[in-house]
Amino acid sequence: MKKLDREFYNRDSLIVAQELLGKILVREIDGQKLSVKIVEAEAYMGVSDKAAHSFGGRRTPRVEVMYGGPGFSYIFLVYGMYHCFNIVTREAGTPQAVLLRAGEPMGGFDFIAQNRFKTAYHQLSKSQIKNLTNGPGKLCRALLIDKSLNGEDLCSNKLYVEEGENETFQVVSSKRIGIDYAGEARDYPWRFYIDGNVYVSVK
DNA sequence: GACCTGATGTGCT
DNA sequence: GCACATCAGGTCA
Repeated sequence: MKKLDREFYNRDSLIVAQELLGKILVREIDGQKLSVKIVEAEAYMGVSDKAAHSFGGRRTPRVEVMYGGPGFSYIFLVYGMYHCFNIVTREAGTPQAVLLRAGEPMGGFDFIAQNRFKTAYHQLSKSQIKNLTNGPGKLCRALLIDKSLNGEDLCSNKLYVEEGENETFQVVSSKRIGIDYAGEARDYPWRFYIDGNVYVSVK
């Protein structure tokens, strides 16, 4: 399957977030390939977006990677224990990103199950299966994504996104999750997900 | 199922 | 100090 190239990411987060749905996020580790279909993503639109870490042009070591070129990872720690994985969009100097919030496991099932529940996939309960990758923190734990991968080039071969199957689905847009502090921006419909997919974090 | 709460690190005020 | 792009485990049902 073809890897998405840098030009794919060199567009507004609002476009990239929607087009990432149905694509395959791949994490290669120790010769194994873990993969999930992206089913939920949020757009963070940079300096004008009160919910974005780069709002108002804020430029600190944490957010620095968003000011670089498109197609790199921006990974940060929330609530002291969970990581969130973003993909930087737009050209250098325009600090936008797309948060990947949920995925549907497609490959490396046992490795993913071990990472999440220290259990083989076939021994998971129904609720454990549903909870493997249906949230940004869970997705990162499932794929062993942490801050050591911050700034990673997604046009490389450790962590990348490739074309999915040519399936059709309905895209739903709604308010972003967990940004109630963001003034009027809290109500912008900048979260996108695949209608009816079980792995979407919040319906 | 719905709701509540505690865990926990770090970046900023 | 405090807020935070979250989650798991508890209660009550």
